[in-house]
Amino acid sequence: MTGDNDNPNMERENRILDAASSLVLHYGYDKTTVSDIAHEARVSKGAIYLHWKSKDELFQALIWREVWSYAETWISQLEAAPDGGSLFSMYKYSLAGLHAHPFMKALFTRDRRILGDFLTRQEAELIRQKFIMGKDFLRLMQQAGALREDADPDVVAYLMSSIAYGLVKVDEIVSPDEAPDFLRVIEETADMLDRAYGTPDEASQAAGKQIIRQVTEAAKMQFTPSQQSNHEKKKE
Amino acid sequence: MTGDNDNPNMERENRILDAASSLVLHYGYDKTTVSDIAHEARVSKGAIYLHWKSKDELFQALIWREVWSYAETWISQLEAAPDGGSLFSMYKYSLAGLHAHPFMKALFTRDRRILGDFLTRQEAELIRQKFIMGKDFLRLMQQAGALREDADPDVVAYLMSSIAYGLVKVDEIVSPDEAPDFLRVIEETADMLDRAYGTPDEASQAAGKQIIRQVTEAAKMQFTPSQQSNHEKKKE
DNA sequence: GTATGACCAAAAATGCATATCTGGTCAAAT
DNA sequence: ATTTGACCAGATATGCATTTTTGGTCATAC
Repeated sequence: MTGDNDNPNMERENRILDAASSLVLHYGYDKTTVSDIAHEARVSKGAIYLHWKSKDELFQALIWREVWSYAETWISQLEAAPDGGSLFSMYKYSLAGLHAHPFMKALFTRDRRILGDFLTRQEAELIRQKFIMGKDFLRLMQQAGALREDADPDVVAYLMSSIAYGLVKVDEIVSPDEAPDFLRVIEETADMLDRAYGTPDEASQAAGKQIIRQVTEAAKMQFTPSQQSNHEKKKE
Repeated sequence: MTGDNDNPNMERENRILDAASSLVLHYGYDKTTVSDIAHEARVSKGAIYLHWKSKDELFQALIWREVWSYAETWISQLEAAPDGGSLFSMYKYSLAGLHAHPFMKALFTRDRRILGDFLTRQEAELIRQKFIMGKDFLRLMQQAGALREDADPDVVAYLMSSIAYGLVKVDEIVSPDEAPDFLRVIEETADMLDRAYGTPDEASQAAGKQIIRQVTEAAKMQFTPSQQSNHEKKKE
């Protein structure tokens, strides 16, 4: 499912994570046992403990993998997009990616059904996680001229977060048959934001894209897989 | 707290509802007992059963009162507003009212902490409740020329619901000290919507206001207090 | 060297008897 | 005619012994 299957060890590791992902999405963290995962991945339970010290570390690894996969997806889509990465197409692709990565969505919405007890332990940590398009980012974008000059970047950042949260949470209160296609809606959202906060200036849009590239590069660095590698067992 | 205190019976009824409101908002429906309410309202428990057949009906009455009070508030604010009721000021006041009516907010967000077991029984009913600014409304507004002609009213309606939901739910994932003032944010939201979907045409705006008046009148009729009056006891 | 699954202690779920609480009633007081 | 609060049955919570499950280990097999 995810690359780096060169090493046969890695292949198995990913197979286990795939199994975990599938089971956790269906049954939730609490109700998914290590034996279940082993069975689903067609390995022994012991094998799992050759890869991670505990169920918790396995889950942590899964989170890293999913976050990384999510980031990789939307950033590469953004880079390949015709508009090459304006502020609002960035918003659009990061949301679309959320839709395509149910696990990431569960993290974003702090879905207790799925994250179970893990959420209770890590909620504080998750709240500390900042939305990538936060105040600082929007301030930079405004300085670059990619955000309407007389808009308050702090408020707009908060508003954009709220909208994103609303878009992925609203299905709680709307019956599914009433909801239009999600991609259709985020297209509309990006268009709305562009009309309300975009600038016509071509040159400053280029500057904006520059900042986006910097930020996405930084994000990639932050999630570089080597850093979160699993064999810290030696440690103690 | 709420009008119609002419009749001394009504005065007591409202006192009980005030007590219930206060306790339920703090402790939630499940943990608020009828005795608690009686004590807080300084009446006997028996007295409460002279007003309503059951705890459930008391709660239902509370909901009606709060919904009505909410509707009354934002509609009258809208009518008094300088812009007399454009599409997006309507959105603004209905959101601001939500903020000032915590009970209404709990209903809108289906807050299980507050609604408790009542939610389990009534959730289906609540989902059936439609957002006042739904598809049909926006279609009318577009016909009247108060919504940009080339926008899809269905998608915009869904988007507006999502944004509203996001705005009241986002505090779940943002630490309170990061959040700007709520009124400031909804001002910004209304402004954003106006820029993205508003029309400059003065005449059609007047037509839009006409529709809004019709809809709010209809809403008022729907919630006319007499209809939900409490003495249906005779019934069986 | 690697992988396995029987095995274990700790944790969680279950069953159940007992105690407490709570929605609702109504005879008695006002 | 009203209002009250003691009272009751059913629901809910608590405590606890017993059973089952589960994260994690390690002697054994390959």
